[in-house]
Amino acid sequence: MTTRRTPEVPEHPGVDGLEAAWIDRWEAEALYRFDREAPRERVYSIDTPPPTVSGSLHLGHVFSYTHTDVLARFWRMRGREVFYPMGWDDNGLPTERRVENYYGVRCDPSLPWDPDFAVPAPADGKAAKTPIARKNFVELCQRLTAADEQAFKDLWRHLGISIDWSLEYATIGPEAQAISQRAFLAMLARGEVYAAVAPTLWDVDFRTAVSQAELEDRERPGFAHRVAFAREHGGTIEIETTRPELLASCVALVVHPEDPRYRDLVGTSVLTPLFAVPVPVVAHDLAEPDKGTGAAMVCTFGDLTDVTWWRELHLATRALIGRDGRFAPADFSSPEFPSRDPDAAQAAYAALEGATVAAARAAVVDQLRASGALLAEPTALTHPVKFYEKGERPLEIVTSRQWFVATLAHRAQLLARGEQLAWHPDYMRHRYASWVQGLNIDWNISRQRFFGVPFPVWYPLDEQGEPRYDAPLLPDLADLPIDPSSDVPAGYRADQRGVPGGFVGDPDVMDTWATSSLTPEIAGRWGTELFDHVYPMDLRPQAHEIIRTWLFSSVVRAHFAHDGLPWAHAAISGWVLDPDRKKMSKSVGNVVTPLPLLERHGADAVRYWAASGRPGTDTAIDEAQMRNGRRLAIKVLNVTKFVLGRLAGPTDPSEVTAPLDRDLLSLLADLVAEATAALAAYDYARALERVEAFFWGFCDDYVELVKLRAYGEDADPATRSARATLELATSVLVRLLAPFLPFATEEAWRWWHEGSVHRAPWPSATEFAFERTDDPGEVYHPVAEVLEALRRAKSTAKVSQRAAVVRLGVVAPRGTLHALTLAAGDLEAAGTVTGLELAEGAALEVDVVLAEAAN
RNA sequence: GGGCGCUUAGCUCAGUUGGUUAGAGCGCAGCCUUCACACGGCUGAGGUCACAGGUUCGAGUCCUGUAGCGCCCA
Repeated sequence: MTTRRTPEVPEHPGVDGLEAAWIDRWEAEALYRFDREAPRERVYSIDTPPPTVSGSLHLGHVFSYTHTDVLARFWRMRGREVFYPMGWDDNGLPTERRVENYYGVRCDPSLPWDPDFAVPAPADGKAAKTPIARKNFVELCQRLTAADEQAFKDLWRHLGISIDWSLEYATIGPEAQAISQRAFLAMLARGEVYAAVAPTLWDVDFRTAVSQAELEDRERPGFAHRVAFAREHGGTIEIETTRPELLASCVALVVHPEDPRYRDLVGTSVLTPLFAVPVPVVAHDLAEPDKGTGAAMVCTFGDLTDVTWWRELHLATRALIGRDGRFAPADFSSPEFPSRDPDAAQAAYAALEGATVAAARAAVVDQLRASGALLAEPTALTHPVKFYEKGERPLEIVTSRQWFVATLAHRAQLLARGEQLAWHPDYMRHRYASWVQGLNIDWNISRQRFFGVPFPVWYPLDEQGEPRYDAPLLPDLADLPIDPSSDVPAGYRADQRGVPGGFVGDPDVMDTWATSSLTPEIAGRWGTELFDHVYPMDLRPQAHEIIRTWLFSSVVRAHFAHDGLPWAHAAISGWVLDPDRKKMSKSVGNVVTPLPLLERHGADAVRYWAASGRPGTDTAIDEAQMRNGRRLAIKVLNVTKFVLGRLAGPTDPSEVTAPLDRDLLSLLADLVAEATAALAAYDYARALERVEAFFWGFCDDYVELVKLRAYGEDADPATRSARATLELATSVLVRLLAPFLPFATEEAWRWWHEGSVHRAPWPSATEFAFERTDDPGEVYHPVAEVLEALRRAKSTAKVSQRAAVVRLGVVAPRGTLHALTLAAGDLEAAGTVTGLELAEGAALEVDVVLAEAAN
């Protein structure tokens, strides 16, 4: 708690160096330590997405984490125990890539672990990568992430984020692995996750499956090829395709059911060119009559629409592209590829087998041209192609054994979860809804990579040494986390690994989101008593770009694991744009690193800029705004210094009697209500704007008005009223600004308090123990207006604001006149006025006669 | 193609349920070295609120349409 003490104020307050002083002090005082005994209703819990530490630090982190911290500080001051942990998302592909590039290595799981492995020196990036064993590779991952985490931690501390560092976690840590595996096993038991040989989005360079959430469309040049398919009883159907190389994978032609051109052909059969495989003509709503000829070829699989057609129309499977992105062998006399002319088909395919997609395409086009099935030379076009967001070549769809979470079957419930969540700003809910509505494959959580949480599953091997996928061996929950590649299932010996009648571990690791989606469970230590004190969380703050990944996957997991939402509120931040309002990106080279800005302007200043960005709104870097924040922080120190210098001892709000003072505090009470409502509604920017505007007016007008009165005799009620008002107003304003400017407000607060402003009570109506004015502003506003007119007259006359005024004639309506009478002394003192003359009139008019002009 | 958001001063943006003369900061210009603050203060100029209709006593605000920008989804 916080108690008043005799003020001690430095001679020349300043904002430089405040961070260094207060960060250590806060840590020593355990100021942000969460009280694990607090009952759930007094807790405010925050599930912050842990940053990917292998990514570079950039200003976007500062931006959104400031928004969260403002809310955390607000709720803490309102008396909540704030659960605000920080984690590191070090699990997954980004870390692998960083390790590969940083050390110049690559993981080769076939190599044995080298216990004497020496950590390589950082590589120059161009050299060939050295293959190393999986275990050595994982060790490097852990080593590098530890260093990265320290850089992030230093940044958060410098920024003044009020994290309880005793709650730190990592998504690759043993606790996180155990929780991730436990959640997986629970879903498996309930049938919410399944393994299947199914169409899988595949990146041929990364050699791993990816999920729909990791896709992005890129516009790429291509060619439309018009190709004729022979009808069984004469004639042809023409189709147009950008992927002629998949002709051998063709399983049907599809047309729109309403298309009159093809209605009679639905149900008939045609032969594929070159390969002479009969395929049916089928009808489906997704066929686009306006596109090409209106008839499209369905391959297994050219794109996700093919997957939909294949699934809904129960078509055959003719998968040819392998995990390496090359065409696999095919037998055109087999039932899978039932060619009418197997020899010719086999000869045609000889040019494709083993080829990459690009080479196969060229070969097929040549053959089609020679056969006459190519009806025209290909025409150039630009079309969207699906890529893995981190990838460089178009994704292929391969058929392989993967683990899937059954999201499609729960689409309606997941949409309902999105409705239940409170979104800030509200319109962000549409992004979630449109994503869920657009899902077309289940969430694939298998990754054929190395640095991740392993699937806690083994399979018995039959007499031929083939895995029995229908009878998986599962670990005991108490043994988690386990690694099936080194741990041994119950009832088996280590030497039975990989031998007939023995066992084999599932070779894959989980998608990083399969673990990251459990941050509420990981941070809240699911399975311990802590969990019941913090879950479900109050707040998930995050950027809008990860709604379809992080937010969505977390909602999925909580829906399955706890039949509820993981949080009550989602506060969505925008992006930070460069000064030209362009999105910051590594490839463009306009990424701004935050530390130099923090050093140049100070943490409070950078926070001020961040907190000025509306929820959900993309915001440009604006150093002018940071300079303004710095100015505000300095003003807090200076005005507090002034006010404390006027006090002769503790003041008492009940001594606030002067009408001007009562009115000022009445306005301030309204401001408190407004700022509180805005923050409670997650609109920190609005709260800051209102508080800041009031604060500047307080400094410019009110303080100037009562300055001399506050110098009066200690026993004078007018003096006591002014001092009590100054102290209360300053105390309230410093606290209102504390979530935004934690350093300057803490510095100022501690000049006359024991304890931190960040644990001081948020201002409330009970502090305003004086008689409110009937219509707040009724005294203060007219007085401030006349004061402004006085300043304008002096400014126009180009004289000092201290210049004497021999006559101040004010004409005003009766009510205004009354207000001016009540504060006449303050007005005269502030304006150095000796001849105040008030007269009644319709509108406010002010006539100022300066001393010089009177001569 | 569907959805969401935006368009207000030179720039960046506020403007809560419709209600006097549309606001702030920056920038710009002028002034004041004032006993909290020169890492300052004061004052000023500057806007047909994207466009076109409509509802209303009254529209930056509500409705319809158009244009441009951005994002999400397909």
